[in-house]
Amino acid sequence: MESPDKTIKLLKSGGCQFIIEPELKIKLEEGRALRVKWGVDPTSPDLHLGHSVPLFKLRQFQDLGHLAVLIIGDFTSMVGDPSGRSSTRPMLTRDQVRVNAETCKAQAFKILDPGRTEIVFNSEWLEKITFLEVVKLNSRVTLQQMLQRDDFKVRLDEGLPVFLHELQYPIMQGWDSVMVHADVELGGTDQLFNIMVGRDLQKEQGQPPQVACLLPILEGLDGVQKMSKSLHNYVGISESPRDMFGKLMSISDELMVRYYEVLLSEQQPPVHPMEAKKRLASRIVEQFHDRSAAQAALDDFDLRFAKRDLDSAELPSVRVVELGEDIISAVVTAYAQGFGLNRSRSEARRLVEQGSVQWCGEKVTDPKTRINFIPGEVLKLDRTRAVRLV
RNA sequence: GGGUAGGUACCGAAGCGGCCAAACGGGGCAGACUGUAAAUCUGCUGGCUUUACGCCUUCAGUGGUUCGAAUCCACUCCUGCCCA
Repeated sequence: MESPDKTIKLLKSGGCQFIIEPELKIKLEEGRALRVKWGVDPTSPDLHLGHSVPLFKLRQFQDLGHLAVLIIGDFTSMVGDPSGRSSTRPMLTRDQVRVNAETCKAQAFKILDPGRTEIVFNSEWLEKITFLEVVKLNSRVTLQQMLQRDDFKVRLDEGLPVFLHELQYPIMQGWDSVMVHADVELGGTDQLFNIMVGRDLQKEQGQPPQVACLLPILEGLDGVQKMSKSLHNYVGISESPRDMFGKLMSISDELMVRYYEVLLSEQQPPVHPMEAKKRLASRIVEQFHDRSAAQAALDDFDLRFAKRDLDSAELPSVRVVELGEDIISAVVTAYAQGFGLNRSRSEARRLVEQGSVQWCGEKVTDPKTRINFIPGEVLKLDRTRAVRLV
């Protein structure tokens, strides 16, 4: 194991900030494997690049000899973390959560070392706690503290509701820390309050308080809001190399700087922005797949977009017999079969009318067109999607 | 518990008896231009069809008044604000 100072220095890479750092040093000096907590709320079945930031940090702790305590917030996700939100989260049902929990767990192991990970579900203790105990925990936090939080303050100022159950979230998260005896808790900068509540509760229970390890929050593909499934601005960590690559190529130059910094802990290389973006995309694809997949995704991208050579690109195939002759129906089924997307006939018609659809390289703009589809040719649906007929 | 203002499409927000599938803005999608960047310009943005000032479903919910309701009435549910 490295010396405490060296360890801290390593861990501080990637814009990571500790509160309170001297306490971390003291813990490290004890020479034992620290229990490093990170919780995910399985509100969606997929983890994305935003989650990968703490996951990689957790991995770094593991590689330095510490233990990752992964908390699947199957209970907390039913309540919903209000942190950084401008509106109340919908409460999820037990069944939705249960399904998501399994996929999240599997995806987390794409990054974590299973040998140094302890997985727990927080329903294990949160489900059993009594009302009296909850009330006692609540006595550790004042309303004023809660209301100082920006997310609540903003809602209050704007006349938006803040529900009482939302105030319970930090308490629950804090109680998790007590239950797993966390030495360190990882989280985005918006998690500071919740993590500090954990410290208070630990102290009250006679435990040494955890140290907060705050990480930058990753913006989503839109470059403005934080990456999240519900905002449709994410790159899932189990997406195909090609989708990942494509999504990353579509980010703005400005965002790219940020992705280099947060995702790779590096400076953007001084080359043409497009080249830099290709490298970024390749590197990230490689992290979740492998080098050859990254290369394939790059080659595929060049073929499809730089050379615009759809004929030799690899495309999902759709059988001619499924398409019929009417262009609108054909587009709808091509989306469904090739990409699993449900497009209405109206949407398909719009795409046709607006010149998005091409057959054999020719635009088809009349929605009444009837085509004798033949195998081997390409039906282009929109900027990024096309299918090959078989 | 009392008073009061509200609940409209993905979001914000008009509409307040027919001309409303519903102004406007944002977002999103598509096209042109490009580097699947940015900026810009254009179009679209409930569904279906014989594409038609056609039909169907929508303006919190349920009933009602009317030839006709997002718009009026009754009740219900939900939220803000003020008072207790």
